Amino acid sequence: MAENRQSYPEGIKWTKQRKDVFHILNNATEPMSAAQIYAQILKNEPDVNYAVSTIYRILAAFEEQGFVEKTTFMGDDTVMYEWNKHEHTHYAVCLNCHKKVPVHVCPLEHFDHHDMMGRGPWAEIAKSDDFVVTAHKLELYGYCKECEKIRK
Amino acid sequence: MAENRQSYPEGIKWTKQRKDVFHILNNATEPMSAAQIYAQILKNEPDVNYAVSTIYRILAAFEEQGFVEKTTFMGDDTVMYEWNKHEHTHYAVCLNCHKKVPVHVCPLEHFDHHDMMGRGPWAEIAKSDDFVVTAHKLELYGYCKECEKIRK
DNA sequence: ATCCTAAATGCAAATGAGTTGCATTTGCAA
DNA sequence: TTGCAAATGCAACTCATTTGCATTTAGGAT
Repeated sequence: MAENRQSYPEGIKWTKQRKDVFHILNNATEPMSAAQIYAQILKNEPDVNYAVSTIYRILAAFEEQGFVEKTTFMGDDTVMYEWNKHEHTHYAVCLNCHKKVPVHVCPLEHFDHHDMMGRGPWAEIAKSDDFVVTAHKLELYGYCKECEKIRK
Repeated sequence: MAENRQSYPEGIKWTKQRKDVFHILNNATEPMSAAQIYAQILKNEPDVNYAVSTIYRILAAFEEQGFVEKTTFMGDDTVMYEWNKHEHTHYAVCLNCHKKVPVHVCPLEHFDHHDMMGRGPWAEIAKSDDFVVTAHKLELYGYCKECEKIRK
């Protein structure tokens, strides 16, 4: 998993622990909690003896560098982390199994930040409240294929 | 605050504690944490002797009845509760002071759920992933008037 | 109005995610 | 190769939230 030499982002020390967290998040298909990352590391290398606190410290350091992004989803009670691939992605979250399906289509894509600040469809929001919008987060909720079957 | 007789939603026992939580949430202008609700109760009636656990249990009961909704926002680390007024509302969240400005305009309002499930702009999402969308949550991030001033 | 019982509450202890202090180890630049 | 700032392990801690249990109370039945 971590054998092939790979170029890591610069600017921080690359310890074995950080490489492990990097590899897991970088290959993840959906956001993961610290506990999930830790479990995945143990699964890959059952003999490692990590401190959970190290995972949190690594995630905090990565976040500070802009390498990972932190979010929470309705229904989970823990913070989730994902490697910042600089793709504008939202998620469709299954209300039953909590699976997160990445959605690369954004219905707000035509409303750029400049529009958000006073012109276009956002004018009403921006003007009425004197609020400068710099980003947004959209989550879709519903049921994934498997859970939809069971539900009815 | 709680003097004037008011009709409470039916279906549950209306204890003094529940009435207090109801009044606070019902008059709140933005989502509140359990701790904030508790603090507000103490502020209104310094002599009450509530158990914090009671607040949590009341909120859980209210949520189960559909009276309150639970959400989390980026930046806060605690769960927020709001009385369900059955208005489709999103929030603009200040990244600095965490103030939440309600936004009653929804850029997705023209995309009804039926559209979401296979036609219209959502077709791509729904079809590609076989995901049934039943709801969505949009959060705007940025800076409120006061914080924007300080920021530059 | 009074009784009765299931439901709600107070209290204190437990849980669990996340954080922190400190001694030890380790990248990595010189 | 060496030195040191930064990273880690470990254990203790914080803080939001939950839970068990004894006591109280809302509100329907009498």
